[in-house]
Amino acid sequence: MARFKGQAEYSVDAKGRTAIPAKMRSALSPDAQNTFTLTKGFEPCIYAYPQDQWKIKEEEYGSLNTNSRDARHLVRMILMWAEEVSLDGQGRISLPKSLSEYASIGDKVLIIGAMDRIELWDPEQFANYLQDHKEDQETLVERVMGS
Amino acid sequence: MARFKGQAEYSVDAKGRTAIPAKMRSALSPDAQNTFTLTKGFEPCIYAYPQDQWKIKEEEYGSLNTNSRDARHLVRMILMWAEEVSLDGQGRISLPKSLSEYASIGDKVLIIGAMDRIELWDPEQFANYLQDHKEDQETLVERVMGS
DNA sequence: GAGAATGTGGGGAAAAGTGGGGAGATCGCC
DNA sequence: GGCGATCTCCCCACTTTTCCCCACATTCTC
Repeated sequence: MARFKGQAEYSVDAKGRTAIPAKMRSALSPDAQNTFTLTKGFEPCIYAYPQDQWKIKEEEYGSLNTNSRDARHLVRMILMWAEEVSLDGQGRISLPKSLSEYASIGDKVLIIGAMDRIELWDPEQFANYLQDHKEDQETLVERVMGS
Repeated sequence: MARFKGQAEYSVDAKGRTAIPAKMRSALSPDAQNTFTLTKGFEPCIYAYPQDQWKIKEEEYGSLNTNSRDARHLVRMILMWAEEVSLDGQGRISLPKSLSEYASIGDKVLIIGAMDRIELWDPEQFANYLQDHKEDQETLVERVMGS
């Protein structure tokens, strides 16, 4: 499985394209075929899953019972935001309008590696997010991982 | 199996035709022969199943017990709205009047990929639907998929 | 410091989306 | 049964968007 880490601030050009850091590109498994599926994050950002990783998620959604109202709603809410994008010859992807609007992304993106996915943030939104979650890291570690 | 995802707002022309997004068209299996079966959604929208997928649904309905009053009624309700349509040379389908009336579709449609089917919504109806179901997504995921 | 790799910008061909005309089939009416 | 109106398809034409390729500046590496 790809393990993304690190952060970088890149620009988004007039055509809505942004480069993926070379380090993250080289962390991609060949199975991903240089393709990501972008989707709406729980936070105000875009999640980018490499194709191989996304396939696993998709299987899960596909196995839900479509006769259940909740399941239909969930699938709708998640898949309507999902878009498949591939790297161009320059290692860039283009961001769908619906998603960059959701994440308030303008002409700059903050790209963050988060294990099995990459997150794309508007730098300002990310600063806000940090502001709202400035709990001491040590306390957090204890709360989440302290057995 | 075809795996539809993403959303797009398209127009419906004076003849009641609407294009199917190229991305969804290319997700069609050859077995579907560029043909969909449209039917009434459980929500106020039109479901479009690719032909191969619809065949499976039909099997399901066919295997229901015809001695049950409920089952007979269910089959009747579902099949009476089903209508087969094919893509024209431009990748469009034409929407039967009965269905577009049911879904209140005017000159714009919101097309949503939902796994094995495509959903056609009137944009306004969809906004209402969201309004009525704005449960937090994280909670929903937990409820439906939480182990 | 030279060469390679990385990030950024833009032009142009190809594809996608939209609208409309016209031939053929279907239906109703005279 | 004949005729006209309506509807359905198929085809053509135009506009917009997307994608692919080329080019350049900057950074990194050796």
